[in-house]
Parts: sequence; C-alpha cells; structure tokens
Amino acid sequence: MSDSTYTIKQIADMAGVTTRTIRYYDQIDLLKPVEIRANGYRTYDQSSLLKLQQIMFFRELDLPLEDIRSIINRPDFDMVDALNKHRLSLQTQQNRLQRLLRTLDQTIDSLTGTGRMGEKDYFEGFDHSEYEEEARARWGNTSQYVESQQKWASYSPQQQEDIKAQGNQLISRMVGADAGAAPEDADIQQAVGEYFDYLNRYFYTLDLKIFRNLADMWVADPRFAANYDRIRPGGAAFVREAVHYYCNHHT
Amino acid sequence: MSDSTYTIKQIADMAGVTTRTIRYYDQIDLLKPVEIRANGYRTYDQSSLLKLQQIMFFRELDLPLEDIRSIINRPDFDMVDALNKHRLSLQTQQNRLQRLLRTLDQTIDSLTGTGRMGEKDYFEGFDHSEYEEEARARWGNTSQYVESQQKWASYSPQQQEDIKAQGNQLISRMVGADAGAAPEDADIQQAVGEYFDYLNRYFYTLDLKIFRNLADMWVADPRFAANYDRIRPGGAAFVREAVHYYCNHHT
DNA sequence: CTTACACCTTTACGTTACGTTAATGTCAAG
DNA sequence: CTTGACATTAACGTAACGTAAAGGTGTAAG
Repeated sequence: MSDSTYTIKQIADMAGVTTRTIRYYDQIDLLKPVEIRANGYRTYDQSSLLKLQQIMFFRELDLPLEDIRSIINRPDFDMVDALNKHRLSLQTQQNRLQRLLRTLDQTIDSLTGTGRMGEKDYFEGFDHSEYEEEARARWGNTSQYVESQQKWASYSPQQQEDIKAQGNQLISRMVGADAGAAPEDADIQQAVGEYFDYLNRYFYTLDLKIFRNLADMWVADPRFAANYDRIRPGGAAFVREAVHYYCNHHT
Repeated sequence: MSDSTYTIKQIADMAGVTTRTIRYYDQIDLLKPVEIRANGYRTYDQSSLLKLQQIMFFRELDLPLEDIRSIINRPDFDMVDALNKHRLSLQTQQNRLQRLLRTLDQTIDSLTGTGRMGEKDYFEGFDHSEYEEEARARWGNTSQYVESQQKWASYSPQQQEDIKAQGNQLISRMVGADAGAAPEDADIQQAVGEYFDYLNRYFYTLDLKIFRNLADMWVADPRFAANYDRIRPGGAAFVREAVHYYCNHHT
C-alpha cells in the first residue's frame, strides 16, 4: 500500500491540473519527476504530490511560479516577509478594484438616470455638435438621452450658441488660465460656483452631491477629461479638486 | 488653432501611453490613423484623441481590447448591460482577493505565533517524520518552530508513536470512514470533540476560535488537505464543516 | 495475434498587450 | 553637413499554460 508511485496523469488528476501543467513544471525545473523510466515515462511519488499541492497553494495566492520556486527551493527563505509583501500587493489590487467599482457604479448610475442626473449635462456642457453623432450612437438607447435632446432642441439656435459660449467661458475660468493657480483660489472657486448655477439654470436641477459626482465623472470619462486637459494638462484633475473643495465648503 | 493634426508621439503623450501602444492599436484595427502620409507617418486628429481616451477609459476597467473594439464600433451596443456584466466580474475578483487575504492573514498569524497557536499543531498532527525535513527547511527560521520541536522532542519515542497513532485514529474518525455520513452526525462530532481535547492535551492550548481557524487552514493548505483527501475525496472540506459545526454549537 | 483504447512522449505554435531592440528613413535646427 | 529627435517595419520576449500533431507504449478484449 505504501511506496506508491504515480504516473503523470494520476498526480495531475489528484491535484486538479492537466498533464500539460505537470510537464511545464518539469520544464521550468519547478517540479521534477522522481524518475524517468526507460520508456520515457515520468514517475512521481507521494512527496511529489505534496510538493505539487504546496505549489498550488501558493499559486492560488497569485504568486508567480518564479517566486514559488524560490520558496520551495531555498530553505532559508523568509516566509513571513515574503507573505507580507505579497499581502501588500494583494491589498493594492483590492484598492484598485474598489476604485474601479466606484467609477463603474457612477457611470452606470448616470446612464440609468439614478439620482435624477441625466447624461444631459454630461454630454451637453461642451460643444454639442462635436459629440452628437457619437453620443447618439452610444447612448441613444437610453430614454434620458432622448429627453435631454428634446429639451435642448427647445432652445433657439441663438440661445444654444449663447449657452454654449457661456459654459465654455466658465470652464476656461475653472481650469485656470494661469498654471500657477490652486483649486482653492478665490477666483477659481468663484468660477466653480457660477458653473454650478449655470448647470442648474440651463440644465437639470442638481445639488452639491450630484455636482460632485459629475465632477468625478468628468475626470473618469476621457472624452471630458480630454476637453479639460486640452486647455491645460492636468486640467480635468484640477477641476475635480476645485469642485470637491467647493462642495466641501458649501454644505 | 483648430483642424489640428497630431503625430503619433503627440497623441501618445497626450494619452499617457507609448507609441508602441498606438501602433499596436493600429495593427489590431482598434484605432486607425486618419491618414498615412507619403513618408509613411501616421496622422491623427482631435477625434482620434477622443477615441483613444475612450479606449483608455475602458481599458482602465480591465476590459480586454477585443471587447473594447466591440463597444467602440457597434453603435447599438448595450452599454449598461455590458458595464453591469463587467461589474459582476470585478466583484467576483474582489471576493476572491478577499478570500486570499484572509487565508494569507491566517497563515501569517500562525507563523508569527499570533493567537498563541504555533505551527506546532499545524505540522505535527500528522506523521511527523514525513514532514520533518520539509518543515525544517521552510519554517526553520521561525522561533515557534524551534520551540515546538523541543517540546515534541521531550516526549519519548514510544510516547511520540502513541500520540501520533492516537491523532491519526481521531482523524480517520473525523473524516468518516463511511461516505454516507454528514458533518453534523453525532459520531463525527464526538470525534471532533475528542480531537479538540487531544490537541489541547498534547500540544498547545487552543480555544474554539483558534480551533476553527486551524480547520480553515487545514483546507487552505494543500499539504494537509491532501492528507484528509487521501482518506476520502473531499475529506478536508468535510472536516472543516464538521469543525465549524462543532465550534458553532459549543460556545 | 490483432485490435482497440487509454495513456505516454516531444515539438511547436497560439494566447494578451504590449516592451524592447535592431536596422533604417525623415525632418528641422544649428 | 551634422546632429538629434522623431518616424517606420520587423521580429523576438513575456507568463503559464492550451492545443494540436505525430508518434510510441501498455493492457485488456476479441
């Protein structure tokens, strides 16, 4: 019953991997067979199985095989330190996922109209014509878009031009023509406030919370970020900071 | 100032990627230049930039470029649906990371001796000799291991054999020789209780909370899982369930 | 003995999203 | 004219296998 040896398929099945994996581990000197018989067959044993499952354990933790080999082969390896380092990288990953999920949620929310902030403002604060075709193509199947289109259409062409120009001026002021300005500067904050009023006047009613979300999305969505960044590199991030500051100080 | 066209380096810099990326996107028909001049230079324009940043937006969300192409090219694409699906996958990833972090923490805890549960029990509940060389190689630099080694060495060889045999018997009973048994069955629970006492008697003192953690680790670490699973497929998971049930009902 | 079938072997290309040379051409400035 | 910054294509490398392709081996059944 003991001194049992296994074929490649047997340990592969026991460990829940394919034979390809086992051969690959052989190839990269991660797990060598205990013997190669005359016919070329690889032979493994109990200790191979343990080692293999040890490998699987670390692989499950997303450690690259290279690192695993170090762990397996070097007796003086500082296990705790390695695991702690790996823990850190896992946490970084997690934080990133957290961020992505938030951005994603905001995007979805804005698309489905939750928080009664349509993609109206989202799409029409800038030059309308430039985005129209694309916007229709991509968001045309949401009812909010149709609705906002109608509202916008209710303005006369002259009005539309005026509104757009006004918006663009405010945006320029927000981004801050002089590169030395800080998001907290009085004139920047003044412009942010006016832009907030502007959106409220000509578009949807929105409160500070939604305003803040909007700003986050301007940065998150590159089509808008590009508009800000074209005015000044880092413009989008700057605007977000300015809006955040504004919202924090106007509760 | 308008009708501006960009070179490959310019848009690459504006989008924060390398020119290689831009060429690659050209190659896979994700983002084609608006024109290729006589000298072979690629030419891009404003809309290219927007499209590129749109791509970056989705890439940031970890969508494969293949999917991004679908999104970009197909006007009738159901955005919300796609994003929701992607959200799900991100959440799955997050849950997995959560699990990994917990396992990792437990492993680290056990190694550093937090919760005063040394890797003693962890390594010596089974056949000691089989693991010794490996265990020393991998955990030899932790003070707890040395300590537990000394304790174990204080037993006479006969005692050691008896203790091991006793443990193995209990393990066999826990895993449940008959496949029909459930983790909650009285005789299984009886064996779990005896094993708990056994560990307390011959090894470290441990409470139910630590006992539960130990069980989790038996499953998480394949070297132990293998021991249970060798007795019966799914044995490790079975033991964990049994121990969890035991701990839940013995507060 | 043959046949079937499951298993074993090596070789080698495909995958993803680029990074990294290598070898060469182009353009504007000094 | 040279220099330096830019452009081009071609091609190999990455991580961890999946997936044939082409062929050898072992065993059980007919």
